[in-house]
Amino acid sequence: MATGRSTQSNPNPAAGARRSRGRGIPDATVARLPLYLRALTALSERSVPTVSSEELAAAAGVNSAKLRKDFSYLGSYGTRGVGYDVEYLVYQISRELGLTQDWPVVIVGIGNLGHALANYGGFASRGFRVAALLDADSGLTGQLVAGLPVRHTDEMEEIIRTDRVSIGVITTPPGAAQQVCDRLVAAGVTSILNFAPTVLSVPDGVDVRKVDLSIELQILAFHEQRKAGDELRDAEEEAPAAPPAAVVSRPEGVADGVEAAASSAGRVGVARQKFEEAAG
Amino acid sequence: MATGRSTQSNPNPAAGARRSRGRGIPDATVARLPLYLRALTALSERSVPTVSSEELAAAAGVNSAKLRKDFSYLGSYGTRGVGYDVEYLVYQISRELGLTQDWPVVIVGIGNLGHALANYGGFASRGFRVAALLDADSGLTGQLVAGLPVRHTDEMEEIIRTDRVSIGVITTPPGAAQQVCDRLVAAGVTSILNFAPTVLSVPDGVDVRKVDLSIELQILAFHEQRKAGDELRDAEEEAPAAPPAAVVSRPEGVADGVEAAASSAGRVGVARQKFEEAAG
DNA sequence: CCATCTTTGTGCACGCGTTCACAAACGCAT
DNA sequence: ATGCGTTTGTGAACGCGTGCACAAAGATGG
Repeated sequence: MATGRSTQSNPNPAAGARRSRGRGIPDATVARLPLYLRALTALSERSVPTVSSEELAAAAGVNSAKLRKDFSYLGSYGTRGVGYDVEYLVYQISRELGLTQDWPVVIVGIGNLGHALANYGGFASRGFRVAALLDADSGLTGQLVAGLPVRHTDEMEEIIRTDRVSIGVITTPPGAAQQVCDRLVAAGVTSILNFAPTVLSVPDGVDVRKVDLSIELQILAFHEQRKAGDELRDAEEEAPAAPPAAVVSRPEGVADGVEAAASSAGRVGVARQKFEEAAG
Repeated sequence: MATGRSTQSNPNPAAGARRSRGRGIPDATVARLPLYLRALTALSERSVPTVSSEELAAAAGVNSAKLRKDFSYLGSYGTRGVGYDVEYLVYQISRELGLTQDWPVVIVGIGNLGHALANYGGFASRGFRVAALLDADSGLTGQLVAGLPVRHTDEMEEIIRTDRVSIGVITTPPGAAQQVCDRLVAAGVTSILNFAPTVLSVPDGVDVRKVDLSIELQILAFHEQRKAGDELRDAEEEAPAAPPAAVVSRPEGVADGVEAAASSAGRVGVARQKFEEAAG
C-alpha cells in the first residue's frame, strides 16, 4: 500500500516497540484515519448524530470489521447497539492525527504542481497553513500565487526558523530535489512530502513520504494489460506454454522470454473485485 | 502505504490463487517495478552496462533482498557473480508493466491539478499519451493547455470510443467525480486514476487507484505530532500515565467528554467547512 | 426487572510481504 | 581443470494486516 503505499522507505526499527508501548497505532490504521475523517466530516455537515460501523465503513470504502479494529486502537469511542457519535469521533480522530493544531508548511518549487498545491483547498481546511511558497527562479519572486507572494529560496532558512515550519513539500524538478531536501532538513524541517521522482536520502528522525503521479498510472497499465491479456488467452487458449525452462536459456534477444512470460498469467483478473459496492 | 499505499480498496480475494498459478506477480512487487524502472533508466542513460542488486536497490531506495525476490517473479534475468544487464532489465520491466505499448488517457477536469498533469513529462515519456483534456466548463473549451485544446465533456464518449481510451484520470471537484466516473466507465474506460477526494463506486472489472494529496500530509502530521509528543514525554516523564482505563474514563484531556468534543470539533469543523472545492 | 435486539470490541486464524541466510551458479585467475 | 571470490535466486521463518465470528454491552420494549 499500499499501499501502497507510499512511504519512501519505511524500515522504522522502532515500529514493534511502538505498538507495545501503550499507545502506538499501526501504520495501516493511521493511513486510513484520514478516510474516516473525511466521511465523518461529511456526515457532520449533514447533522447526522450517530453512525454505525457498517454505514461509516461503506462511506469510507472499507470493511466494517477493519474499521472497528482501527477505532479500537484509538479507544472505545462507540456505543454498542447504537454506533459512534459523529462529532465526538471527528474530534478524536482530528486530535489523533494532530489536526487540532496548526501546521505551517512550505512549498518549494512553484511550477505547475506547486501552483496546484498552493491552490488546493484540502490543505488549509485541515490545519495546514502555507507559510511560504519558494522558488529558485528570481523571475517568479513576488508573483502572487493563491494569494501568496512567491519568495526566493534564499529566504528558506529564515522562514523555516521564524515560522517554526516542520513540514516541507518538494515540487521541484528531480535534479534539485535532494539539494532542497538537505536545506530543508538543515533548517529544521522533519517531515517531507516529495513529489519529485527521486529517492531522497535523509538523516534518521526525518520522515519522507513520496507521491509519484506516473507510478500510479504505470500500475494501472499493468492491470490493464493483464485484463487484455486474459481476454486474449481465454479466446485462443494456446499450446502448453514454454517449458519450465531451467535457467538454461540465457536472455539473448529481446524476443525469447516473451511468450513464456505472457503464456501463463492466469485468468483470475476477470472475476476479481467483488466488493467495492456502494459507498456514498 | 501507502499505498500507499494507495489503492482505493484492494483486498483482492483472488490474490492467493493468482500467485500460485505460474505467473502472477504480487501487488507489492508491481508497485515497486516503476521504481526499479526509473533507477534503471537513469543507469541506462549513463551507459552503465550491468548493475548488482545491491547497487540498484540503493538507487531505488529498497532492500536488496526484496529487489532480488521481486525480480525472481519476473524470471531469472540476472547473472550470478555479475549482476543484471541494465538494458535487458529495462525492457523486461517495461514489457511486464505494459509500457511497450501506447496508452491513451483522458484527463477530466482541467483545473490547477489537471493543468499540472497535462504538463507532466513523466507521462509521455512512459507510453502514456494524453488523448484529450476534458472539462465541463464551456469557457475553457478550445483553450490550449500543454499544447492540447481543452474539449467539452460532451465529447467524452466519442473520444473514448474512437481513441480506444481505457484509462481515465479524474481531477474534477469531488461533487462531479462519481458522475464523471460513471460516464467514463459506460464509455469503455476500465482503469481510473482518481484525484478527487471521493470514494468512487465502480462495477467489477474496473480498477480504481486513488491519489489524495491531503491524506499524505495528514499522515506526516501524525508522525510529526508523535515526535513532538515523545520529546515532551521524554522530558517530563509524567505520572504513571492514565489508568488502563476501562471504558469508564472518557479522555477528558481537553475539557470534558462530548461537550469538549463538540466545541473543539466545532472549531475544527468550521475551519474545515468549505472543504475541497479546489483541485477542480 | 427481564427478554430481546442491535452493534461494538476483539480473540483467532490465515495469508501476504519482508527479511535472513545460504546453496547454487558464474567469472576469472592460476 | 580447479579453486576462489562474487552475486544471484530462493527456502524458511517471522511479523503485520485482514477478516471471520462471537461474546459482551448497551438500548429498547414489555
